[in-house]
Amino acid sequence: MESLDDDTRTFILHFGEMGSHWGINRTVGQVYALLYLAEKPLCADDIVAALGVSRSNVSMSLKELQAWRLVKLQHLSGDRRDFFSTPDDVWEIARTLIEERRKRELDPTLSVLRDLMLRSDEQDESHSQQRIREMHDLLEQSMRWSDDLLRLNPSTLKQVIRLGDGVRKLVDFGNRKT
Amino acid sequence: MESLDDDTRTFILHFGEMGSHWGINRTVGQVYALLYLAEKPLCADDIVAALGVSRSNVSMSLKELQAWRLVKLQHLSGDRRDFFSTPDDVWEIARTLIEERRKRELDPTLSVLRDLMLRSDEQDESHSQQRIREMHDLLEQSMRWSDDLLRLNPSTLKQVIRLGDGVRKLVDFGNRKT
DNA sequence: CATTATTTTCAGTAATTACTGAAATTACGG
DNA sequence: CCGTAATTTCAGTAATTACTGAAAATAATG
Repeated sequence: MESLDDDTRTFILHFGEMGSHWGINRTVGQVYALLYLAEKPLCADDIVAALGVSRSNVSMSLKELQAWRLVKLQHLSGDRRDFFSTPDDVWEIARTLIEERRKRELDPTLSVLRDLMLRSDEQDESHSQQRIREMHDLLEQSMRWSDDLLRLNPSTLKQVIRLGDGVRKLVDFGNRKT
Repeated sequence: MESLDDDTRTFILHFGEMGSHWGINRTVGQVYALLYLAEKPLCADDIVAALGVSRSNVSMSLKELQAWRLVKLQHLSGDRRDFFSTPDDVWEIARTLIEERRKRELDPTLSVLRDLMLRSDEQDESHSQQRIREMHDLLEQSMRWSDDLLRLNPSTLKQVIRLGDGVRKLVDFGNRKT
């Protein structure tokens, strides 16, 4: 950690601390941050050297980051070690993050809500049944929407994001059309 | 917990378990779920009775949920106890959740990235400086966009979400116009 | 197929986070 | 103000999660 320059260290430490808010632990956050800034792919021992954590901790952290599809493994010619890096395009990174979070945070909930709705009585809907349906519909709608957005290619997505306030005008226009 | 009907219990237990993914603890998740389904506002002892956790735990959990603006405190006439409930409109709930998560997860990061960029050399941008700037720009853009979306009134927002795939067509149209 | 480099697993331990019960504080009603 | 109902705080403890070192597994090389 001492061998890193000030800005890099600040960045890495911040990602470690934010880890808790993001549902990952400190080391995982730091490993990701290090790889994100790295100019070239790093091997596990590079990470051990940079962060000063145990080799096994790095191994587990890399495994978790791979499960998140946030780092990719690659091999350098004439070297049998595994090297790791993050994708170059930050938009692609964001997309992966959103997809994976959805998978972990939203999908299981939607599945439970669906089950609960199946058991519910169509005719005489109780208050909690109604509440469950409202949450279900909201989640389903939001997910359909984010699916549509994520399906856009990066450059179209960038355009949508850049629209900003223009979204409002487009909606108004869309309404007038129907 | 035994006094609750099956579906309610399933719902509450699920929210307790999901808590870890969402950065809140089990009890906080359960308290929220209970209040979300409840027909009327509940007081702390109602929650203790329903969930079987300690009074102090309920107190702390309610405090956290209030900090998240996910439950509101109210008083019933002729009763000096505090009662709690969740907003009726699920879209309002979603908006609050997004705003609060942004505040906790994104704002601090954006602030660190801004600081790091200030120190950076405009002329001769190093690889990590460039990487930091890319992440900063992405976050800033996304936040501006979500701000714009959240500023829409609920019914317009619902329309945007319902647009779904139509977003693509609207963007195409927007492009043709400029 | 033996050697060596590399990665993974996992039991034990350290660190952190969640929860409780008791005591302190607040605030209402007489 | 006094008494009481209600809530909050907090020190201690329980439960969970993170991390390490050593041992096991995997895989490349001659």
